Amino acid sequence: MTDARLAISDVAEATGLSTHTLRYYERAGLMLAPVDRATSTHRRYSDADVAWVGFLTKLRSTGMPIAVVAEYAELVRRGEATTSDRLELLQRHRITVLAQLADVTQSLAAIDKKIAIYQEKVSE
Amino acid sequence: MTDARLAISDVAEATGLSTHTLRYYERAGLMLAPVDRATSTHRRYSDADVAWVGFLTKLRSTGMPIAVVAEYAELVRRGEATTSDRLELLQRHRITVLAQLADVTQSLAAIDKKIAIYQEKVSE
DNA sequence: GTTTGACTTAGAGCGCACTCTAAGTTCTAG
DNA sequence: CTAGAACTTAGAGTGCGCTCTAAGTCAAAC
Repeated sequence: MTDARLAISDVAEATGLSTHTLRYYERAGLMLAPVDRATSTHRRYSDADVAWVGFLTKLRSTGMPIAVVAEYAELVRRGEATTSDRLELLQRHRITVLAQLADVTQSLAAIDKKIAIYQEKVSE
Repeated sequence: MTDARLAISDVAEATGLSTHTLRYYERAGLMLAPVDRATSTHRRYSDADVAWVGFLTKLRSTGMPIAVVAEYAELVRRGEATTSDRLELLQRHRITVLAQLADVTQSLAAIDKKIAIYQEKVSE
């Protein structure tokens, strides 16, 4: 249970987000609580903070809007009582992600067909 | 080989795009040629136009930027000589789509894990 | 023939998610 | 102790892809 107390630049490197984006997420209410400060100014991220950012990133990379992520964060902040709300939110999101995956897969199939036609033409 | 000569609103309905977006695409150089005009003002889309918009939509829905779609349209306009360029462009796009699909699928797996944990908690 | 609704244009506006700036403060290496 | 890099803030700016507006023209139904 090491608590690395990472600087923002370390978290940026670890998560692939920019320092700008990390501060933006915090302002947008995406963190569970304001990140600790070392000297009452510079941020120090705990391992839990970094893990949370990691999960946020998964929500974002599946297309969940910032506003919905913020809503989810708020539910987590409110504690155990909101478990079923969180479950529902994630399940709803899951459905949209599956639909999105199906759509992209279908479009990709059409593109693959076109590729096959071009390959046919080129092999001459 | 019916040639329906559709009005823009019909094409909007058929493709799921708005009339605004159809005009925007044309201005952005995404059509193979300016759409025909009935009375020298109102657009009349041919079946080929509609089919082309359909393929555009597949490119877009897999995340290809407008500018790249425009580039692809330009290659088609230049004719047979560009077949291998078009093939290459689509193949490159295909790689990025597959990467994107893999990324979303991985993130979804993490979300599914969370869902499972919440389901466990809720069933009490 | 007239009305009503669809169409036309150029260009402005919007929503999202960052991304950057400026001016100032703090940490760290030498 | 000092220099330079990294950090801080609030707020402005950017890029993308639409989306809408205003002012005017045209078409189809009655």
